[in-house]
Amino acid sequence: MGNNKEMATVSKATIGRLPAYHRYLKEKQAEGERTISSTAIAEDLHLNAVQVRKDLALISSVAGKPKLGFDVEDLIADIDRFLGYDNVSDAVLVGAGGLGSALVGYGGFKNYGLNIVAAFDSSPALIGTVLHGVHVFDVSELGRLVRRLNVRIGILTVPKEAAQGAADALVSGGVRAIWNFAPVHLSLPANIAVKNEDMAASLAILSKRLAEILNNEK
Amino acid sequence: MGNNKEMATVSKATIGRLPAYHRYLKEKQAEGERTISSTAIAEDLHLNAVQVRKDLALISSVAGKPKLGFDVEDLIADIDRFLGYDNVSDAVLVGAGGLGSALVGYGGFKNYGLNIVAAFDSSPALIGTVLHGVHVFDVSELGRLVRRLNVRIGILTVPKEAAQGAADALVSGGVRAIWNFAPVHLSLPANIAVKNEDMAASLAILSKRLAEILNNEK
DNA sequence: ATTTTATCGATAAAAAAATATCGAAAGAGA
DNA sequence: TCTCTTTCGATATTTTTTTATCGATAAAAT
Repeated sequence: MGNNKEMATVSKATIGRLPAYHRYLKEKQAEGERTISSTAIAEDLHLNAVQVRKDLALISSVAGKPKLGFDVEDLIADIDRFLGYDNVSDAVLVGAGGLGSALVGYGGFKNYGLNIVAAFDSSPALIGTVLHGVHVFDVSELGRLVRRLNVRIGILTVPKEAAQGAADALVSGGVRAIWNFAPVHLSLPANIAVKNEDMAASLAILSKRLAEILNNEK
Repeated sequence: MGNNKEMATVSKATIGRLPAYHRYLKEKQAEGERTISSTAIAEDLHLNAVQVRKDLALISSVAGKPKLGFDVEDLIADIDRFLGYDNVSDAVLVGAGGLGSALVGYGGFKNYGLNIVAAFDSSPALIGTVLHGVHVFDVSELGRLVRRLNVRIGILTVPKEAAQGAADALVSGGVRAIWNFAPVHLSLPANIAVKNEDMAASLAILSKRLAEILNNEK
């Protein structure tokens, strides 16, 4: 149920920009602004104003007013609803090493609708410890616990050699979405959502842009 | 010097896929494959074969052979060259907390052409320590040291309140590219390359895909 | 009250990206 | 040797995404 039209028609590119709008609007709200124009958002975020209006129109029915723009509070509420920020989901994390514990330690995910309820690792040094309030369990218990907790989202922060195995374990426990920080392509059924956090790709894009900039200066 | 035509014409989307091709090819090479077809790459990476051929043609002059495909080793070499993996650049990291130390700890960046030579923090508990071989300096020394080390790339892993200030300090020290992990939009001159690692955006995309999948199952 | 101006929303145009089509080439098998 | 099949590379088409244009509207200024 729910509005399955909106999900089909809002592009990934738009969805990716929404959190930036959200942060920006929150900031403006904290500064006491009650309305904001697409022009202002676009300028500050280095986007095109038409694009901003189109993005917002896709996920919100708030009408902008000439000369004033949009109501900040209403827009925030609509983005909250659309992105599910007002409706937190549980997740588990596999791999409680450096990156994993950093992610657990960053409490901010709750604001983005994500709550990490358990962590798993294979290292005896970590099993049984508590990271920022989150218990670390033996990875051998993963399937059982995920099923019992009825968790749908898994965060993968294991070394690459362990990634496919951990992903399989998550899926067999009932997880349907995997946020993969390991630098490998996972082979998974088509009905599992996967988002690869490909640091190498980001770095490549940054490096190329840098090279381009330096090049333009001759 | 250098091939500035290639930089102008290779899209960000293509650049973003290259690291995945690279990993995939390395894997196949390790398995002993000498040649690979675009069809096989596309199938395994869930891409379109024409897209794979076009991406590769943009950055490589390796000619594919009917019935065999491309020479794996040659392709890897061309991607290495294009992405600068064979030519490591120095970088500094600001914010040696959880995420920062995790990134320093992940030694793998050297394979991607990046070498972290120094870290900075404002916490007395961290200043003077050594993280995985990288010294942590007082952030007040940032400008001076960056200039002396002649570093062009900065990695930003500070809390959001500190991000803009740290970015400004990096730029005034001569840094020209910033890899920003803080959840804020930085205001910087146009001739500075910025790549935002927006976790909230990734998470939003994953969540929406999950919602879509669950929805399709009725 | 009238004019000016900033902004919207709708529509159109342009640009970019992804995908399809197809003849040619070369290895594999009959 | 001949045919079949896989794959390539070039070109064309389609789809998606971004950007431009423009009349309408309402706040602000005169």
